[in-house]
Amino acid sequence: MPNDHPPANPGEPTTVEAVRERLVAVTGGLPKRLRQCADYVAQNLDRIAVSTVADIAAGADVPPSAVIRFCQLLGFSGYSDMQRLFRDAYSPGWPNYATRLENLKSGPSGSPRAMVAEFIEAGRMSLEKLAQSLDDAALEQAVATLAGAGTIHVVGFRRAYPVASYLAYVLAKMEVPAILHHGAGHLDQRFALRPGDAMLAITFAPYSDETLALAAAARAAGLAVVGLTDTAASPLSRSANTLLTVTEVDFGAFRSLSATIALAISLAVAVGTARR
Amino acid sequence: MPNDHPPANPGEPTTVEAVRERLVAVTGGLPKRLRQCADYVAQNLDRIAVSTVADIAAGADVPPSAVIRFCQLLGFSGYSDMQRLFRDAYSPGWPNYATRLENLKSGPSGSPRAMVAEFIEAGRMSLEKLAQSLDDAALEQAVATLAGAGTIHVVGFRRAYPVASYLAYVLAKMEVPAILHHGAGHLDQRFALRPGDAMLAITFAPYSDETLALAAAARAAGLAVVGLTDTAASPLSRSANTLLTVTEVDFGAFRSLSATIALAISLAVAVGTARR
DNA sequence: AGGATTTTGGAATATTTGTTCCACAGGGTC
DNA sequence: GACCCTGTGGAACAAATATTCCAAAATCCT
Repeated sequence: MPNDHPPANPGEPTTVEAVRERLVAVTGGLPKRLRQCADYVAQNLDRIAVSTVADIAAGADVPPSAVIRFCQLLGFSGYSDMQRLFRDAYSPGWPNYATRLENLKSGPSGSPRAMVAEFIEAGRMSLEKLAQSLDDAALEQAVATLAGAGTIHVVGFRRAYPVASYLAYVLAKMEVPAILHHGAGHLDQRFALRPGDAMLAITFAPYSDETLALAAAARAAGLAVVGLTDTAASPLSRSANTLLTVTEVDFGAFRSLSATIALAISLAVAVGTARR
Repeated sequence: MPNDHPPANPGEPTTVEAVRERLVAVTGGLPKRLRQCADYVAQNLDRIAVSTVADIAAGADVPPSAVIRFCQLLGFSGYSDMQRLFRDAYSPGWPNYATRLENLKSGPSGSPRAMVAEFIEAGRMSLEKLAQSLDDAALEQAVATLAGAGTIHVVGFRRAYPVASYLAYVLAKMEVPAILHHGAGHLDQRFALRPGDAMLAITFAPYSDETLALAAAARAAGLAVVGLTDTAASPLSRSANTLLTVTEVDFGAFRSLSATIALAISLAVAVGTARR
């Protein structure tokens, strides 16, 4: 991810840590108002991302202009400049995503190399987001449910199918009784759902009707349903006892699936281990 | 920071939780643009506090005014109003990726979340490695080959099957004539290989005999064969005109597939684009 | 198909927010 | 006490951001 803020002053801190250090270094022999700023900022570093100059000024009990001066003292060009650092740091590499897409569309129309770079980036971001937003409790519950079930019915069509098939592969390798439901032959597989079984249904927007229908059928038959989807608002939530959500950053029309697969394998391995 | 916002609309959510619920409630029978907003917002709740309307709009790929309308639909008077809620609630649990990963790993080893952390790590490393070691020339050549072919035969079994199926999905979406060869019915599919077609074969150690056999048959029939495998020494190199290699870091017995999939989609998208 | 209704995009406008600048206050020096 | 020099506040200005509004497009009913 190339730096999109090219003209960084020399001496301008580029990480939150650097700001913290600069703050310590500078605090000493500072005029009254600037010292107030330093103190307040030091104690409220985490609120800079969401505060206006006026907020900070009020908090430090100084006029806004003093805050700006203070930022400049730290090496920034102004408050906005400093704030950007904190906003970006909150979760690295977010903005300008739309811009990059534009660039790619307009640029030397996506050399394969550039495309790979974009998908790598999307994958990396997805993984980071997963690390941040994973719902431990739901995961534990999903593992418990699937570990205690008879046969595990894995369902996923379209873009979810690769995930479903890998899941089925891993479960099979771990000698867990699992069945991958694919559309082959257009059989009605509802009657394969036996009491005591569990279903692991995977679908992302735009949600596949077949998957939703199978999940609903499973639920109606009294099976435990674990859903793997993209948002809590997914229609899958109606059928699922346990819902795991994973946000995949997609580039162009296609998702990288990195995060989804990471979560899926973990789930499978954990279930396999738990069933020993 | 006391609450200085006396005139709260009736029906206006007052907690982040309430927003989430409202989001779920409202998602359904929403016009296109508003739904895009809903989806994006649902997946990026945590960024609202630090984003401008323009950011959100760009992310959801809608004009700014749609975002405002969406906020009003949620019960707020506008974006600022909604943002205030998130800013007040904002407390960066330092979602710093590295720290968060540490936390995840900190669980009892073998716990599901520790496992997720490991797979995330493996995925990230794989992606990084891909970025470094990608062979541009081979990629260009692969794209050229596949873009110039008639039908593309995608082959991959076992752990390569998820990749193959995703590849087939993406190619289909891009309206490229592609066939996914799976073992269903154990048919002998060699005779489907027609002159002018190309094969995209995927296999990793331990290499699948079926894949190797199909690739060899394709080569014998004069088709161009693009191989996607793990090392240049792979037996696939005997049949492949062009060989793409991708090293996947695996955790335990299973690979994350992140890098493989990133490369595969890029290839598919590049081919799809080139065929226009 | 035709008319009513909803949805949409974007230009115009309003508002908020950030920044600059300058006149002035205070405190130290000769 | 006059002179500088640093620090200060706030008014004026500039930039960004949010919001409204309306004509055009799409969609939904007969």
